[in-house]
Amino acid sequence: MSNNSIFIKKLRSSGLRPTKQRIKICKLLFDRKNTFHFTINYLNNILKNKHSEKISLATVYNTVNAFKKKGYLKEILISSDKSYYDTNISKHHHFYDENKRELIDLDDKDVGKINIKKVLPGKKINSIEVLVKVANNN
Amino acid sequence: MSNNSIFIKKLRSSGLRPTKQRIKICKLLFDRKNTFHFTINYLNNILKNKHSEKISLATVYNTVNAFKKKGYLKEILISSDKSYYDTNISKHHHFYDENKRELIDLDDKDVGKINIKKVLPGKKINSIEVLVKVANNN
DNA sequence: TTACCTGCAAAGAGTTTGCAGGTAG
DNA sequence: CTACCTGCAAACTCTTTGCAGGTAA
Repeated sequence: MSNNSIFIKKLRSSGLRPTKQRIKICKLLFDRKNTFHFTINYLNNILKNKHSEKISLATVYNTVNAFKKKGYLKEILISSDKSYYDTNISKHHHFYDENKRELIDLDDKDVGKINIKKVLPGKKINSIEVLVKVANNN
Repeated sequence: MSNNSIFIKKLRSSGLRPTKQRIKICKLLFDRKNTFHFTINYLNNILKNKHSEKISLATVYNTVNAFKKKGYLKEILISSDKSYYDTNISKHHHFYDENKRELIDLDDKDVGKINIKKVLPGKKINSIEVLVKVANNN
């Protein structure tokens, strides 16, 4: 597949060896049009079920951590008992559907300008993240 | 202390028996002017060090969970590896100081109106939370 | 060949739970 | 007295780590 070479370059350019496992995870995470939100466990289940070879859970953790460190993934905070990751690394926000327990991307342009009126002396703002919790209407 | 009777009422009115341990935790959490942000471990250390009798860690967990369920505490999401709690249960937001690893309240009035331009069919917005990450200026 | 990576199992952190004894109502 | 609560230890979940064998360059 020609896709593989893209991921091999991506990995190599950031100092990560393009191993079978990493390429497979790359394809699963990045070879798609829409954002992918996942937990380690969910990712591991997909790898286990939909693909022939299985990858050790420790390797999945290590790879996701490596990708996070390289900036290929973003960690999202919605729940304190699990880590959620997002393949969309651009500046954006989230809906969290409390019924489906599912994340939905919310583009930065779909949120009006946020004006923080309080200033903390000696501090600069690094990021502003909005989490909109939603639930069924009835 | 006359304060105790307030907490005894508070506990009793929500169906929680006013035990020594719960009253002590109440006083520590709610008998103060400013918001208190804490992790279970931090709370437990204060109970252990600044107070004579020690409360079992399990009881601290159980009590904090009970208070959360009753709406006396709010859980805040800033880190996936620990749970942070807030005694300020009003609608408000947070700064997170990445150097000090510390939370600072951000009043709702200090954040301009947030306009969510995307609508999810069949869903209503339950809450909008803003997390502003800050760091030292230099 | 050498440095890095994988897989497994063990260890670690944070949190929950089962149960016996204790306490509030 | 009865239902509920506490404290302890064990269990559980998620995540990281040590190490031996394997693989990329």
